[in-house]
Amino acid sequence: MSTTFHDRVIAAIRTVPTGRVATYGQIAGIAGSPRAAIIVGEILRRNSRTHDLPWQRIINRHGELSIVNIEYPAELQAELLRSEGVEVVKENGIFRVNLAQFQWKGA
DNA sequence: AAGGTGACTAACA
DNA sequence: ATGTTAGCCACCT
Repeated sequence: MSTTFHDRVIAAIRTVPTGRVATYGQIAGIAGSPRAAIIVGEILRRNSRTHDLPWQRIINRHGELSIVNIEYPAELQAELLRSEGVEVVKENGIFRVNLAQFQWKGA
């Protein structure tokens, strides 16, 4: 089967359970390329609207919501995460999640 | 077709 | 701690 990096990223994202978050690098690693974190962001930016992805669970390594997309603002992402039970705090205009507590530990 | 860019990260000065 | 450099792969001009 033709498993492209793109497909593996999509699959990896769907693996993240509700109420947990994962970092871009983490998803990239599961997909097979630990250094391709930025590609995960690219794929999400392009597919969160067309596919039915839990894009809100993917944040950066500092536990911050790095969304810049006007259609999917960090504010909305924060709301979605809170509705699944993830605590999100806002500091200096930056939304943050306590990774030590909410980051998903795959395997 | 080719080069620039990006919801990123790690390593190094 | 902040700034720079390199690496990753797909999408857009």
